[in-house]
Amino acid sequence: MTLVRFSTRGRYGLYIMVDLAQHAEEGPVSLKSVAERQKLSEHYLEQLIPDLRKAGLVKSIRGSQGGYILAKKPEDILIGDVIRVLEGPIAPVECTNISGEDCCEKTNFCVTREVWVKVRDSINNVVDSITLADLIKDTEKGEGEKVNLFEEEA
Amino acid sequence: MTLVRFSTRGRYGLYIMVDLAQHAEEGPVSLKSVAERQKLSEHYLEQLIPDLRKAGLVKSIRGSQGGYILAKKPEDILIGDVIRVLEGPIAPVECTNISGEDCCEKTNFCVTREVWVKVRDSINNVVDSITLADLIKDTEKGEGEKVNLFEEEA
DNA sequence: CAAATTCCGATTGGTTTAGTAGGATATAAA
DNA sequence: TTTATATCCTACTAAACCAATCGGAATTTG
Repeated sequence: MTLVRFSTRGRYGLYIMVDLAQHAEEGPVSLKSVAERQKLSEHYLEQLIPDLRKAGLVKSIRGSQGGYILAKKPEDILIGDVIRVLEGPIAPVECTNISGEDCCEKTNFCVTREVWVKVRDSINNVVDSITLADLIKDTEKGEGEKVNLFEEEA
Repeated sequence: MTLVRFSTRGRYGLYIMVDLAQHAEEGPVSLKSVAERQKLSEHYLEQLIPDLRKAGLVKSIRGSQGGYILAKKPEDILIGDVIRVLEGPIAPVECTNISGEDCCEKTNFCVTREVWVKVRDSINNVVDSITLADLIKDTEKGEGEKVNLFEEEA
């Protein structure tokens, strides 16, 4: 039991993003170093990061001395985007069929639908109200440099 | 994928509660009839309802012509209670360790903890703001009888 | 007693999760 | 050019969990 929980995909993915943000000044960050710092399996992270890359959240630099960097400034990265990319759409039940003739004759789904919709909206609302910058602001190095370490583009 | 979802336990359990509320005037409602109306496996529902009973949400009447009735008025039954009883505590990640020395050295859990806490609170807030009465008000028989069909007690 | 029903525990098939394994491709540095 | 370091990609696997099934004991009504 203990349901309504995020899997390791979403959680580890968020750890990766936070780690990349925290080590942005070091240039490309290898997954190996992320895995060591976060005490996670590198191979498993390797399985998650393609989704982050395809979603345009990180960029990869291949080859020796390569690694990953954030594709956007932490201020512009919503936690909700990270989680949805790795966990799939946030929907507490599968059928969000509105008219759904078959569906609704069979069970009391329609009566309870209001619950699932409200839960879904509420979760999305929370994770879309927090950016990566919000999470790393406490761990930021105190030096007042304020160099822009992240890619700037359209 | 498609995570952050309720399992059938919480959903079917809520169907049961709604069905009991809708058929309260018929006296004890057998699980067989619930299962038939909702097109669900009676045996599977049989596995869920002990949790509802132990939690004081329904009462059982054994023997022939027996069945289940709501233990409280629908107005006094929070959807959150039904769901937590069947799904376990609503916590999107397991470790809610606050001080947690070990935990926090290993991963960026503490940095991301804020996210999980806010999601948890938000879900609980939603499901605790809806009562069973809110769900059945649309399907209520239009007759203006307004007899109190549910057990009244301390 | 017979029928209807709750009650209880064990088992099972299937899916998902989390992680492993092995290697192909690309790049920097020696 | 060789070597080491990376990303990249596909498959496989062990364990856990979910949803459901099965069989039967206990209780109550008629």
